[in-house]
Amino acid sequence: MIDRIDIKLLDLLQRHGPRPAAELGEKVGLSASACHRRIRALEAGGIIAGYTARLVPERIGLGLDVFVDISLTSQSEEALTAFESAVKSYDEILECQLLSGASDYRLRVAARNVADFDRLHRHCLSRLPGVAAMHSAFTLRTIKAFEGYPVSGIDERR
Amino acid sequence: MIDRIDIKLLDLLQRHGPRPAAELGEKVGLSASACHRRIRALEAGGIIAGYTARLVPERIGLGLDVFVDISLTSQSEEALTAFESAVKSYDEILECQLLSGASDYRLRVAARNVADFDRLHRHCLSRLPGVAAMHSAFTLRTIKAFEGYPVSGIDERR
DNA sequence: TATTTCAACGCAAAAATTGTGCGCTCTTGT
DNA sequence: ACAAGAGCGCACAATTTTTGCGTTGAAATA
Repeated sequence: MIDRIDIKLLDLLQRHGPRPAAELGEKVGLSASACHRRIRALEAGGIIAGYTARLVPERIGLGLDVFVDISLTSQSEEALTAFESAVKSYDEILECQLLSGASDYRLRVAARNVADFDRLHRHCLSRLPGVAAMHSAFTLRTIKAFEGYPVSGIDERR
Repeated sequence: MIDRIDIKLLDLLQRHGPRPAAELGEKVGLSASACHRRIRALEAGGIIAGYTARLVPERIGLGLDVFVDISLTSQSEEALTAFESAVKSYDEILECQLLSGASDYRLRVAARNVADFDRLHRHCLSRLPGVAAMHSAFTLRTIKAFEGYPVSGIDERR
């Protein structure tokens, strides 16, 4: 279903996005057309969800990266649903997951600066329904930013 | 330096990656060539760092998403540097940041399953130098995955 | 072991997209 | 009012993507 060549392709595509099929083909030892068909198959098969431009947050004025851990007053189905749909409605909330452990939810938000985070805090965070406690942690420095999944260890079947 | 049209372009490109300039141009009210030049300028200006294929972690066998908070035994320059370069050397560590607050570092790792996380734990996490304490939190459910920065509120200068 | 089958490949041509030169227009500054 | 410069659309050239088709090699079948 996925062989060594596909893995190489995924690795290349994950790092440097769309490149001419001829170039990729050369790197993985395939003709341009064969390579092209492989890529289409990976897309159609749902391995590759799509392509995106990677923006540099600082260059668009979002210099502050904050994790916010939140626990709710109630764990009822309704409480969770209400909270989650509120979360989804704010673009400033970049990510949100339900975690094992003490705090229930963790979300990541982007802000221009501390003052902007304060605005965000009042404008959206404080409006999330059912919040019992909230704790923020600022990113002081990014040691390693997400640049793709390790693709070397995929199940091969060929 | 960046106007309303660029913002629209960034938004489009961030969501749906490279699309024909003619199509983007139509959406933002520009000819294909003008649109094309705008995009090149955004790339050259460092606003767009590049393009990447977005892989679906489950489809490549990485079903487990874990946050690991780590505090070090020493805060010395050397200790931090040693820790950080070790972190960078492991592909399984997807992200790492230095945080304000109690725990020093937070990293995010991807594993196939719990058994694989155990392997990871022994194979790389436990080999990170200078670790005093480590605490893991598993993602039970992703409410919102990262899909780009909010681009609406960029400083416009036109 | 010979034969059939089928997926995947490479080549080549067609279709689409990107990349570029150029003249025009509108805004800004003097 | 006028010169200068940024940004636009058009037209065309250069690349890249996409598809048709015949071939090849491995696995299944007889």
